[in-house]
Amino acid sequence: MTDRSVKTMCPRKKIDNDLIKEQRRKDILSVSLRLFANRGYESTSISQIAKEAGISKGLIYTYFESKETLLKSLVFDLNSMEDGFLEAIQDVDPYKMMFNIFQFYFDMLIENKDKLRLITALTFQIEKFEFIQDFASQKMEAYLTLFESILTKMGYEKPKEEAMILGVLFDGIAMQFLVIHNDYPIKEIKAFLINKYCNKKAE
Amino acid sequence: MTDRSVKTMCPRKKIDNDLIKEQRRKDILSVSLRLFANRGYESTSISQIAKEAGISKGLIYTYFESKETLLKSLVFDLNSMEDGFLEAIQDVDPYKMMFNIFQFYFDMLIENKDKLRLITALTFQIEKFEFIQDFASQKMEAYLTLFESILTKMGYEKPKEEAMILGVLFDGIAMQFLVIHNDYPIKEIKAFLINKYCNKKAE
Amino acid sequence: MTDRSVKTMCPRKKIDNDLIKEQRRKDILSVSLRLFANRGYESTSISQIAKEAGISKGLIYTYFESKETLLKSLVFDLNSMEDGFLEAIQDVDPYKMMFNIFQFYFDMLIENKDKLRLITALTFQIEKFEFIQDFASQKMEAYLTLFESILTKMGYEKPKEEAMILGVLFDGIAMQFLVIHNDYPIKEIKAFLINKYCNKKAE
Amino acid sequence: MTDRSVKTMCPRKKIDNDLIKEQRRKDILSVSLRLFANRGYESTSISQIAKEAGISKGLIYTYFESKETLLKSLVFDLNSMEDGFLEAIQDVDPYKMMFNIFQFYFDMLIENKDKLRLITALTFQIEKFEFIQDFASQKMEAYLTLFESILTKMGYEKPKEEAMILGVLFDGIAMQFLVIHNDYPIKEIKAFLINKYCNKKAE
DNA sequence: GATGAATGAGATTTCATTCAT
DNA sequence: CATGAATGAAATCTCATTCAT
Repeated sequence: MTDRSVKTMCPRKKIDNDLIKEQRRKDILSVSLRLFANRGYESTSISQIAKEAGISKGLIYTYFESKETLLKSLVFDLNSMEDGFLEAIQDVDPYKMMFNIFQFYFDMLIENKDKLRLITALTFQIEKFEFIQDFASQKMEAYLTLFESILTKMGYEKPKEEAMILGVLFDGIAMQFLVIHNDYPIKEIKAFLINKYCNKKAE
Repeated sequence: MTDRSVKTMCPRKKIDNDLIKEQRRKDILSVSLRLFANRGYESTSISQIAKEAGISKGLIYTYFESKETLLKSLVFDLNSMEDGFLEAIQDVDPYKMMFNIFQFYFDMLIENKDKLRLITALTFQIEKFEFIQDFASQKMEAYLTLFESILTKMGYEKPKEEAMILGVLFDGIAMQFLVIHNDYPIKEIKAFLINKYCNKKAE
Repeated sequence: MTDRSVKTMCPRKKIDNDLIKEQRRKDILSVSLRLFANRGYESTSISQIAKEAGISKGLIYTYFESKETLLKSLVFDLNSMEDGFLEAIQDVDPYKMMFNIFQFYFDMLIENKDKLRLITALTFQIEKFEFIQDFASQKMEAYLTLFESILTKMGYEKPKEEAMILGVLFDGIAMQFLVIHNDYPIKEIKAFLINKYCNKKAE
Repeated sequence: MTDRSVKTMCPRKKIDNDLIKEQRRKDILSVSLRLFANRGYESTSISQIAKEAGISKGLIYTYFESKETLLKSLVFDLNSMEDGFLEAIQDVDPYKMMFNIFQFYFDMLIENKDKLRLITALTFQIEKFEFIQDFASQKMEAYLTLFESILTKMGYEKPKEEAMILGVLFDGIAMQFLVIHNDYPIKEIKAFLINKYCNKKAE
């Protein structure tokens, strides 16, 4: 080991190389994400990705086995969107907890526009991308359970139904925001909902 | 059958022909809709449509200029989804009117699953199908105005914001219903919302 | 049916069309055979085949599902090489029968040079084209049984071993002839062997 | 290990280096041979060779100019297959000499399965590897001359024709053995032929 | 020397569209 | 009018070869 470092002179080289590789992988992912999200998966060619990433077509296949693998990497990397969610929202007060959820959700929405738009779009091709369906169903299930427990603590009469409505609201907001972009009054909606759901006296 | 071999002898033939043509046009549209909605526009080939419609590839091009024209015909035909909407919902009582809107919307949702799924999916390919965006924006604008006027009559404090929430709910329900299909508890949601929004005492 | 023939005017059209189609299929097969046999399967591209056949690349896929399907069509079409073999060689006299076999085999060799060269070449890529192996084994088995029965009738002492030698001779001749082509003294070899094996007094 | 970091200090290193290089060259050749022989030249990639040889793709190009050069090295290295042939078979008795030839040939066959299979396979791609043809023709010419002289000494009536038959037998055995592998009754064939050709009384 | 990231040419395959029949 | 053979552009993917490190 020691003599090897003499031969290669500087150990940073290898590390640098790995860093560059990791960076390139990320570049490809981010370019793909942008194009897939805005034009659609099928309407984006590997050539276009390569051109926008400033590399050759072939190189993409050094980092990803196939176009579909690239897509799956994007989709499943997105767990990161919800990293730390459960920790971030915990609170003994259900109103505070609901507030935290709204906070986290709207931030996540704004930060992950492209990822979410891609995933949502894929969800609609039900016969082609079944792996997305399962993925989405699981998520929703977990959310509904969480909502129901909080709404129960808040004393709602029909917590199950109210949880469903909350789920619908979240999806509706996501959908409108992802499609309408810049002109969408997301702040107003957020404020209105926080006022409606996170205020003890409101009930 | 035999008369088909003789050309333009009888005016009834012309009518028959027109009927046949119109029927064929509808066949192509309905097959396309089904395939586009479930597999995606790009993932559906003209060959597949022809095969499922029981006609030749070439014939599709006598009815539609191109694949994209066919798509646009589907999208713009769908005004029919809302035919008679304004007449159907009119009522002096805003609660009854809101009830009518819910009634109409949920019926429309169930009857036009494929159309709506297709349009929604296309909406996400914002750089590729810009014509859809404008189309959707206009619709939404009209709805919001309508909602606001009704909610104002009902005496809501913040009718503009509440209208927005209502719009979000409608889109959220559509989205979940279009993706989850059969298992989606659409009746329960409908009942719950009607109870919440169309009941004078509820307010 | 009758009126249809009026509409299309002439029933020969359809038949002609089928004939043309069949001819085109044969053209592609024969060009492929020539190129595969002389350059090798992997070294022959679909583009080359299309160019030599005077058609577009795409058209090949109207007639054959894939490059490998095209190859398999060539290989399995070749049963025709041995059509009528068993009928042609039958005779009560084993010497005459052996003579018939030589006759048939050498004729077949000369007429099917390309086909045989292709198949033999594929046989050597044992890890890649297993379907050829089975095919060849079955053939050989049948030949050996036939040889043995004839040689037994001729009164050979070790008919089983002699049959094996005969099989080796046939394969050896094929191999040299397929590779050396024009300069190969196939007639002399044929005459010599017929004299050796089909002459009652020789034994 | 440590001395590797110091350049050209001790002549032993140079020798070691040369040995390592020579060994690596042989490794590459043997891996290539195995892969080429079993999958075919075109179906084997440089990457596969590198991976199986445990080195990098690039390194192969310091030992061999190109993939084709590597192939040619394999083919022409194989003269070694016949090293010592002429010395080994010499004998005043033509029967003993013929026996020696059989002995040598069958041994060589068993020891050089892969090499022979590769060369034979290439021989069939006559338009692509012309250099093989010439190579093979020369070999065959030499063999025939040798056979003829021995058979003449043995007193055969038509030594030229018999020599040709012997050549055919050798090629036929090679072909069947190379393709059929393990189940091939090579020992029986060897014994039978030795009995037939190397026994004075047999004639 | 040794690596493997990077390239670019070319292979197979698909498919919207045209057009002769 | 109806067909589907035919085209050609473009998509995905492979791989021999190079070269910076």
